[in-house]
Amino acid sequence: MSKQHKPTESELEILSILWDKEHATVRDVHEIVQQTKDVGYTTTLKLMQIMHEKGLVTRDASSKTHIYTPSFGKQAAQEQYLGKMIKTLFSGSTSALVLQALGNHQTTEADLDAIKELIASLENK
Amino acid sequence: MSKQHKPTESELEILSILWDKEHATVRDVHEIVQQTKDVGYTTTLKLMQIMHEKGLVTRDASSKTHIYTPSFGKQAAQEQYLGKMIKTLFSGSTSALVLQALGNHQTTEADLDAIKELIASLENK
DNA sequence: ATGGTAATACGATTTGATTCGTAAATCTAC
DNA sequence: GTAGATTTACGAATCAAATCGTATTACCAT
Repeated sequence: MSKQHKPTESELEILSILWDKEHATVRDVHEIVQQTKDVGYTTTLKLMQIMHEKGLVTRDASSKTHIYTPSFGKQAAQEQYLGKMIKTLFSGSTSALVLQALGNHQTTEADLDAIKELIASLENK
Repeated sequence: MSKQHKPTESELEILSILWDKEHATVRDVHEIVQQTKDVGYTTTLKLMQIMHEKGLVTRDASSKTHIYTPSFGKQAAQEQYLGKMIKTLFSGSTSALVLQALGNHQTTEADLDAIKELIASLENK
């Protein structure tokens, strides 16, 4: 997510779809967007065109129906948003965020095991 | 954060300041905002007036200089944003977020201890 | 009580996001 | 190759956020 342009709410929704599918056409994306929001096809198209201008996605325009691909991974976005959230809402404290997350959202036994394992490996350094 | 109006980026910045100080005047807030952004006093004033209209803050207007107070706590906002982020960026997986947070941001030994303790108490139920 | 200072109120402008209508281009099937 | 359908391109309208200028109001010191 090296880019200067931060995705908007709607753009993030589209990015999520693209991350899920690796790459997709406007129609592919629109079909999924429509399950949630009631917007026209050209609206989705325009959004994706703007995202292309901003560099949020790349596209293959060799055939008539263009194919869009996100220009950075989900992981990069997670990292960016998480970092910002820790900074602005949790006063820079990662552990405060983790405690809040674990305390208020349910997790399975396996989830907790995975977290314990990571902690152990962090402590071993 | 029971409200229907979600704070915007700038509003969140102001809320952070108010959470820090419990309550504050426009000038108090503006002085801090100015350390980051170069905006005029009336801009900050207007923003806080709008936040008042939206119900994001309450204010004591008994003296000329109004005193603003956030109408919900930092914790409520943390909870709301965290939940949304887990849902939209982490496919609903709390543990994915926790792993990402712990993996990419540094934490102290004491932080990890606190987290381990919480996990232990979660497992005891 | 008057002049100066600081605050609020209000409205206008700018900017960006979102939405969609319409036109042009391209493809497909016959 | 022509009709119909699908896609992209473009531009305009709408809406909300953010910014600031100006006017008004309240306060304070003298």
